Amino acid sequence: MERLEPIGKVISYIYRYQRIFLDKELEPYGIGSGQFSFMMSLYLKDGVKQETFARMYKMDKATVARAIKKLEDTGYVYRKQDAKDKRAYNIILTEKGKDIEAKIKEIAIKWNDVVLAGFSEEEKRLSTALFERMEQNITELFD
Amino acid sequence: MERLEPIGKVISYIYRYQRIFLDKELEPYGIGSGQFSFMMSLYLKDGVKQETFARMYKMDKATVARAIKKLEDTGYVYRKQDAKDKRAYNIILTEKGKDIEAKIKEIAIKWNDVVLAGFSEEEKRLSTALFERMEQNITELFD
DNA sequence: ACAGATAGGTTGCGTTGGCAGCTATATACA
DNA sequence: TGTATATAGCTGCCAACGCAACCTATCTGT
Repeated sequence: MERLEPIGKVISYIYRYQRIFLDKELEPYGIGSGQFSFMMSLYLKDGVKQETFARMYKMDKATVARAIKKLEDTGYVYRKQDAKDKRAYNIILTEKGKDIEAKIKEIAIKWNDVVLAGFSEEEKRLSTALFERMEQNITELFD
Repeated sequence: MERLEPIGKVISYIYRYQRIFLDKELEPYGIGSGQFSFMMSLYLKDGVKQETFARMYKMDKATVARAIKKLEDTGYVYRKQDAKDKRAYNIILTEKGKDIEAKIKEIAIKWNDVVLAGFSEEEKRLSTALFERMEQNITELFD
């Protein structure tokens, strides 16, 4: 009978080295791996509030608050109090934030290229599809 | 042109919920997700030294030291100074450690079943194979 | 209109985990 | 044999992140 390596080991391995990679690549910009996905998301659409990020990444709102604070401190975003809801802040890219868009996206591509090196287009699609199902399975458990 | 979701997002998602899952499942035993893989590894073979774990999981030796310390504090392992190398300690399961083997392994299976729910045997094999190639790609980058 | 619930955000605390630097032992080489 | 280098492990420091508790604003039902 065949031995299937448990998923946990490889997931934590990839995650740990992903952090190492991103931290090193982002170091010139004064931010870390914890801010990366928020920047990526802001390039798709900024002006959203923190709660949106928390929901979108299924991440604790405290973690979001701290990541955004770091981006604010380093000058890549600013907060504008929402006109309709005085509790909420809209997170908006500054010029400095917009300036590094290409660099940040390049890092994302670079990491993808590392992980998926040697994968055919079909294998990449397949990986994405399988990942999506894993994600869905976990989401169902925690809802 | 098709949009491939970057790998980073889903990896960190799975990792974060893996930790939440393991922390909750392990809570009755007084340990956390950080000790889990070491227990699993010790059930395959104990008496090895910390450095072996560090190499095996490509993990920082400081992290290994702290995880093993926690396992020692909770009474699941003990350290025996190596006869030949006085710097090294052999990590050995206590009776208490052996007692929870079935429970720990069950948790590993449970998590795998969550993540791979609805996957055919073929899809599980495929996922494992793709993960192994990703792992290999990362290892090559960092060597 | 008002009491209670809900939502957006923040802070304190604890765990996981990497990096740098330290000690003590082992090994290699002159 | 002595010195230099590598190895096993530990500690201090820091980032990421979840949980719980909290504050204030908004919403809901009576």
